Formats: sequence, structure tokens, C-alpha cells
Amino acid sequence: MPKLPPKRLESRRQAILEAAERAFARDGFHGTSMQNICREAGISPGTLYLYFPSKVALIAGLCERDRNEIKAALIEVENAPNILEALEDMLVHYACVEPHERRALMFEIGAEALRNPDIAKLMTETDDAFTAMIRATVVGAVDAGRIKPHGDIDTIFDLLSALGDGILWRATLRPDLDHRNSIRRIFALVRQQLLTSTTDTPLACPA
Amino acid sequence: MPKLPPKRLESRRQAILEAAERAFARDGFHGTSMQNICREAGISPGTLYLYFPSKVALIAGLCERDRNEIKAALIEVENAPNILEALEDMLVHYACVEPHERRALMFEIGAEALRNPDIAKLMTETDDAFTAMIRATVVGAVDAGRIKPHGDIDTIFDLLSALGDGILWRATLRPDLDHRNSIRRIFALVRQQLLTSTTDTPLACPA
Amino acid sequence: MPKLPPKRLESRRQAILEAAERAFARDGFHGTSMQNICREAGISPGTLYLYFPSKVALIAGLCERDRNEIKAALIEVENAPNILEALEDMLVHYACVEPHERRALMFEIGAEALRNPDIAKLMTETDDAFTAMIRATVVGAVDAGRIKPHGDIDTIFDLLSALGDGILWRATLRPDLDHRNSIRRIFALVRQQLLTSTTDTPLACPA
Amino acid sequence: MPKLPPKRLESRRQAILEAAERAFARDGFHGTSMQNICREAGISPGTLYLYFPSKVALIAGLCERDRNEIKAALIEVENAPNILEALEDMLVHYACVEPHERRALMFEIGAEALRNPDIAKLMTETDDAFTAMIRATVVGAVDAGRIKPHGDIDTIFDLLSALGDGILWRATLRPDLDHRNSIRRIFALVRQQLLTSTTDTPLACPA
DNA sequence: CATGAATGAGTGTTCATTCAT
DNA sequence: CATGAATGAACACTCATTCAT
Repeated sequence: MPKLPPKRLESRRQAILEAAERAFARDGFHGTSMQNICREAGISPGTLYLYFPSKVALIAGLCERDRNEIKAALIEVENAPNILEALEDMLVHYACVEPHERRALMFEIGAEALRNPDIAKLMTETDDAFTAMIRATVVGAVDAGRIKPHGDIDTIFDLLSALGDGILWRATLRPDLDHRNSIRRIFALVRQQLLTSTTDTPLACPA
Repeated sequence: MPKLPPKRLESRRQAILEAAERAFARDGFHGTSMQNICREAGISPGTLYLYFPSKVALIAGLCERDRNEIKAALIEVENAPNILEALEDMLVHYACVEPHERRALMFEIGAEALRNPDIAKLMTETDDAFTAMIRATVVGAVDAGRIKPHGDIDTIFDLLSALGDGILWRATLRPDLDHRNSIRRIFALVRQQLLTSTTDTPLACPA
Repeated sequence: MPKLPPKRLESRRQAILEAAERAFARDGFHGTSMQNICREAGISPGTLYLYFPSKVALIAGLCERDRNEIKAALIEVENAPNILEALEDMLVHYACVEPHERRALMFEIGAEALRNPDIAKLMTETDDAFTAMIRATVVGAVDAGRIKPHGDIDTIFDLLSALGDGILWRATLRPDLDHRNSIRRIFALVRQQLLTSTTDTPLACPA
Repeated sequence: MPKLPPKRLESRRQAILEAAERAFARDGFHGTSMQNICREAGISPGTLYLYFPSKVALIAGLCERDRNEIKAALIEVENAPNILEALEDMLVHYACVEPHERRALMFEIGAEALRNPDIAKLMTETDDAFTAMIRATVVGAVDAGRIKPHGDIDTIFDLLSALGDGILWRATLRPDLDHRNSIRRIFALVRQQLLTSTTDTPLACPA
């Protein structure tokens, strides 16, 4: 029987999560104390623990929030006229448009997942959902004859998954490089050699 | 003015580094205390600080040691008859043969690089050296007519770099998947669609 | 100016006290939080503080309740045909029949009394009432010629008081020993050497 | 390989234990923070944890120290010409001569034993050693014909154990009463009715 | 009367680092 | 060169209590 309306509680929860994200992004997970987060959120430690039972729970909360965000982004990709283009835009967004801190945080959550099974589970689920969704969309496009894969479709998926993760990793660890340009060129290559759109101009035989 | 012979000093340093690596791999960077490392190395804290000025310096030391190891591995790749095959083997080695802890540590060093410019510099240098080396080798092979790139050579390099990093990332975060098989198939695809060996049986035109 | 009928208030008070006792007995005074008690009682902290102004007040409440219980037990002793037998039964009850948690709680209340004068006062009053009552009863029996004390009657009382407290202390701290048997034998000895019932078979002179 | 001489370490340990005792006696076990103890001992928290691994370990240390003290006291009792007199003096010492805080601390250690098996074990061992020693001494005196028990010797022991504990309990919880006088009278009664010294003037038959 | 969200000082404990020996 | 005792700020987390609703 909550005294405050549920909406108030939920918005408070979100505000705390955002404060935690700012603090984590600024100082890193291990460099951020609960007191820091409290100060950032303008609340007391007691209140913080009313909403999140532990520091790890904050990371889990952020992880879940990201998961929801990615799911939403995926639905957009799903409905896009050109799936490769949509994926490319999504990658540019996370690799270049979002601030560096955002990627750093993602990286640290990954590191945390290596030691914490709960976080690992959240990440695994997100990853699986992502892959399954892309696969369904592309397979649909292939079946509809709008895309032609050059090679085993499963292998192309594995390659694309690794490619996406690798681009994000490099965007995080090598902020000095021009990833936007790199992504554009890589995707052009993918379109040419791995997943040809049949509605585009036909490609010359590579041999 | 060291009074001990430099060899003795250096071997001590290496022993400490190895102890640190064991401890970090077991408990994570933030889960390992300097006392743990001392116990693992069989020395006192005072002695540890004689060889390494801080905990981060240990990570930097490990990072540098890894860099040297990778450079050695690269030279092997450089001299290999088939560069793609050598790269593939190297990837299988780091993604599947080396124990999971090794990858986890690499990941944590990456996370540390995000907060520490010294570590970042070490990683960047290693990455650049790696890329430059691969590029030189492949370009040599292309010029010699032993390999034929299907597309812009720089783009292929970017793709391969991201692909390699992504495969390692996935091997670290998704230890439940069969990465060995995945790598084999991806490299077959790469050989077919991106970097064809002219000494192999010519490929059929994919279109 | 209470608006609820006093009975309702009082029964609520008792219910809270019982919940607190359960929680204290389970986890100890210092191991029990006010939130635990609230959960046990099915009320909110605000309500708890409406009935008891502090955590110590709960202990005081329990102490007072115990006092009333002991007073009731004393009246039974007072009316018993054989006072020593009644005392013995009472001791067996508190030392062996009641669950260990009950004694532990009594012990913890004692510890609290050492730091809190209010609690100390309650305990002292109970102790005095107890002693006075026993004394009156026994003196009555002596005057009536039903019991014959072997020695100074005040000293026998002091000994009996200490004996009773000591038996309870030992029953609390040494739950591994057989206190029931011990009490039976001690009381037989007391009857033989300290307080002889003249209605029983006369005792032989111990010398 | 301790750098400091073992004596220095041990004296430091003892100094910390004494500081802890002062603090516990003043404010109670749960009312004393580790910081308080550090201030009292003039050391830092880190140093405190170098000597004692936890707060409970401090209580255990005090408990063990008390045990040794009691053992020493017992040896004196053992060698005393009149064992009952020696026991009486020992009781007077702990009940009346030692400061109230000492008893309060003993009480709190008892309370802690109810929740902590390690402490309970220490207390049980001390108690058993105490009882065994007294029994051996008294049985020796009985066999030598210097003391004559009036009743079953085991029962007399149980009664004496409970009596001693009860006197200490009462001395702790009722500091307002005159325990010295009470003990003198109780022991006189014991000598008269339970354990007669055959070297003293023979007692008249109580009947 | 009752609620429960909010508080914030306080808890026991850790750990990277220093320095006298 | 090596030691290890000592440090003390910092940590994640708790809990008796309050008060606006």
C-alpha cells in the first residue's frame, strides 16, 4: 500500500538511476561511492537504499534500462525499409553520437559482468535478443528476395555480430580514430560482398 | 645505483608481475589487494613498492608484457606462409585456448585504460603496432600477387581489426558459445569474399 | 484524548509487545531492528512509535509484562500447600520448560538494565517484590510451625535468592547440562538441611 | 619473521585489550565502536585490525584473559589451607572488591555468548575447569577427613556452583545491596549445614 | 489514528601506501 | 635492498527515529 503514487516512486527511481549513470560515467564504477551518487541525486544514503538494495543493483538497473533502450532501437531497425542502413545508423549512433562516457560505462558494465553472474545474465539476454531480432529481420528480407547473402547466412550473422561489437569496442578504446568514416566504408563493403540489396544496382562479379 | 646485479632485479620484477597476474586473474583488478599480491609473490609490501610505485603500475607492467608477447606473436604471423591462416590461429588461441581469466584480465585492463591515460597510451601503441604490422604483411602479399583483396584494402583492414576485436570481446563475454567453430566459418567467409588467396583453387563468382 | 476505545489500544499494545518478544527472542535485542518488529507485528514504523516511544521502551514493556507474570506465579506459590515444592516447580518451569529463547531474552534485558536506569528500576522492583513475598510466606509457615529453619532465617532467604538466580543463570548459559535433575536434588538437600517441613518424616540429626 | 620483538607485539596486544575493556566497561559492548576503542588505545583502525580480526575477537580475547586470571585464582584456592574460606574470599573479591564495570562486562560477555558459539565455548570451558578444580579439592579434603559433607557430595557441588553464580549475578544487578555481609552469612550457613570442617569446633546437632 | 518515505549519523571493516628499522 | 608495522581516509551499508500526508 504505497503512500506516494506509483508514478512518483518510479520517477524517483529513474532520477536516481540517472544520477548514478552520471557519477559512474564520470568516475567509473569502482571510483564512484554511494555517497557520490547520493550527492548527485540529492538524496540521503538511506533513501538510496530504499530504491536499490546495493551498488550492484544500480548497475543492474542501468543494464536493464539500456536493454530496454536497445530493444526499442531494434524495433525501429525492424521496421526500417533498409535493414543494413538502419543497423549502420544505429552503430554510428552508439559509436560516434553518444558521448564517450556512455561507451565507457557500457565497457565497465561488461567488466562487472565478468565477476557478477546477475549482470552477466542481463547482458547475455540482451545480446541474444539483439541477435535473434536481427536474424529474423534479415532472414525475412532474404526470403522476400530483397537481400541476397553471399555465403552461409549463419556465418554472416556471426561475422556481423562480432563486427558490431568490435566497432563499439574500438570506438570506446580508440576515441582518437575516425569511426564514422570507418563504419561507412565497412558497411559499403558488407553490402558489396556479404549482403547485397537486390533493389540496388547489381554488383559486378568480384572475381 | 643498484647493488644487486640487474638480472636479479629484473627476474624479481617478472616474478612479481606474474604473481600479480595470477591474483588479478583470480579475483579481478579491484578484487585484489596489494597484500594479496604480496602473499602471492612471497614478499612484503615495502619490497613490492620498491619495484612498482603503485597498483596501476602493475597493470601497466602487465600491459607492457602483453604487448611484448603480442609483438612476438606478430612476428610469427609475419613469417607464416599464409597470413590469414596465421591470424586465424592467433585468434583461436586467444579466444579459445587461453584460459578465460586471461581474457577477463585483458578486459579489465581495457576498462582501466578508460580512466588512466598511461595505460591508454600503452594499449594504443600496441594496437597501432599490430595494425601496422598486419597491413605491411598483407600489402606485401597483395603486391606479390599471392592475395587478392575484394574491395578497398584500407576498408578491409578496418573490418578485420574490428572483427578481431569483436571476436575477442564476444569470447570474453559469451563463454557459453562455440567460438572456435564460429571463427573457422568467419575466416572461410573472409577468404571467399574479402581476401582471396590466388594460390588456392579459384573461387566461383558468388553472384 | 484517544478516539479508539481503550481496549482496542491496549490489545494493539500487547500485540506489538508480543511481536517484539518473538523478534528479540529470535535475533537478540541488538540483532533486531525496529523494522523487523514492524514486519513481525504487521504495522508501520509510525504506528509502532505511536505505542512505544523508543526501542528501549519495548524492553521496558516486556520487563513489566514479565513482572506481572511473575507476580501471578508468586500468588500461586503463596497459596500452595507446600511452599518449597511450589518454588521448586516454578524454578523447573523457568529453567527447563520455557524455551531457551525466553531465558536468553531475560538475560539480555538484564544486560540492558546495566546501562539503563529505567530498566534497572523495573528489575529491582520485581526482585524486591519477589523476595518480600517469599519471605512473608515462609515466615508465615515458620510461625505456624509447619516449617523449621535450620539457621538464621534472613541468611536462608539470601541463600535461596542467590540459589534461584544462579540456577536460572546456569540454565541459560549451560543449556547442555541436566538442570531438572540438579534442581530436584538441590531442593531435596535444602529441605533436609535448611528448611525442614515438620509435617514430613522428621530428619535424623546430620551429625 | 616479525620485525618487532615478540614482547613488543604482545604488550601492544595487551594494551589494546585493556583499552577495549575500559571502553566496553564504560559504554557496553554494543555501545562501543571500534573507533572508540582506537581512540582509547591511541591507535588507528588499521592497527587495531592488525592485532584483532574483528570486534568479537576482542571479546574473545577478554574472555580468554579472564579465564587465565580465574585459573590463576583457582590455583591459589587449591593451595589454601581452608578451601571454603578461600572460595568465600574469591567471591567477595569478584562481587564486592572489583569495580562494578568489571562485573557488567562479564555480564555482557555472557549475553554475547548466547548468540556466539565461539564465546560460548570459551565460557563453558572456563566453567567446567572451575567446577572440576573445586570438586577435586573438596573431594580431597573430604577423603582426608578434614571436611564432612552433609548430604550427597555431587548435589552439594551443584548447589555451590549455582550459589556462586547467583551471588555474582545479584552483585551485578543489585549493586544497592550489601553483598559482603550476605556472603559472610551464607558461607557461615554453608559451613554449618552443608560442609562442616572437622578441625573446627564441632557443631551442635541442628535439630 | 495510521502510514511509510525519508533521514543522516553511524557501523565494522578494508587497503593502497609509507617509513623507521 | 628488504622488511612489516602502522596509517587513516574511505567504503558499502544500517537503523532508530521523524513527519508530511
